Amino acid sequence: MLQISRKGDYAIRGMVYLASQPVDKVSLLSDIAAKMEVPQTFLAKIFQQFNKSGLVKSYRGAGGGFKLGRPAENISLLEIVETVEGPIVPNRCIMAAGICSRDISCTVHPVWKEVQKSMREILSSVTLKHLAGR
Amino acid sequence: MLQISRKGDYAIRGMVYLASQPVDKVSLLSDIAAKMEVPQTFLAKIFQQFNKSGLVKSYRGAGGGFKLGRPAENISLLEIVETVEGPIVPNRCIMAAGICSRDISCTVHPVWKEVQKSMREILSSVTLKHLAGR
DNA sequence: TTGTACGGGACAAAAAAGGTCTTATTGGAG
DNA sequence: CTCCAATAAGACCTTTTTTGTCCCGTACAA
Ligand code: SF4
Ligand code: SF4
Repeated sequence: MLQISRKGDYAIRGMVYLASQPVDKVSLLSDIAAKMEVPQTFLAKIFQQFNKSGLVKSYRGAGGGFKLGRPAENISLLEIVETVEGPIVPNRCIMAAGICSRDISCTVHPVWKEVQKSMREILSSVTLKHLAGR
Repeated sequence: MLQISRKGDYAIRGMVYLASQPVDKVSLLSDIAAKMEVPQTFLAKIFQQFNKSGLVKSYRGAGGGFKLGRPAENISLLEIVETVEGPIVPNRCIMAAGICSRDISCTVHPVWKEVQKSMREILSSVTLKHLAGR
């Protein structure tokens, strides 16, 4: 449908929340989920991914929670989206050469490449710093 | 998944085929499907939509088939895609105000608006004339 | 050692994608 | 006027993806 999934949107919401907290503050998942209106168990899964990729750092046990893995200005929207949704590819044939047998001669192929480039440029130019409501 | 569906890609293939034929030539669905490597019955559905929207003109019975409903230079990729996939909306909240209750204060919302604008600009600037293999 | 909070995996309902099948309808040619 | 060619329309179907939930394990602090 050429549209981001809820997972992607929820992921961004969660990260924006963390970015809007005091630096190094550890936030409870339940707080993040409530404030950003995201199903908590779903967000848990998303943050597990982020923890593995290093985008967030998690702490278990009492007093545990999540905080950003890096300064907000070093985390782009593109990285968040691609971590949960996979690479931004507006059409199958952009993923890799040969996936569509027609790609070599196809006149439409370059257009999708341009769309991809443009999207990546926009998303990579926006960081959590920009998004954190002040 | 932020990706065009096969339906959308097939739709484009079919239209590019028509655009690369002599003007006013009526092409058989079976020929289009074979040449462009698209499941014929699926393409039939797509072209029915196009016929209703006026993007193609169909002729039934012996000697029937399809041709473009307008000159190739007046049909953009954007129009083709939006006819089969619906409006280009990179996130739900772009469809209409109020779909996401957070849209008014959301700092991410404007970014998706920009993504939408950029995609629509690229796709509307490409016409079937540009895509028809010479 | 107990309660809190995240980690990981299995599970599942609902929606969307990707087609197929059958039965009209229409129009041309004999 | 009758057959055949070709699209129209709609019902139907299967597979994949999305959108979550549940349960149990593990870590950690008081
Ligand atoms: S745009 Fe061209 S190359 Fe890409 S999937 Fe479609 S036909 Fe293949
Ligand atoms: S980007 Fe903001 S407004 Fe749009 S759906 Fe996400 S939270 Fe809502």
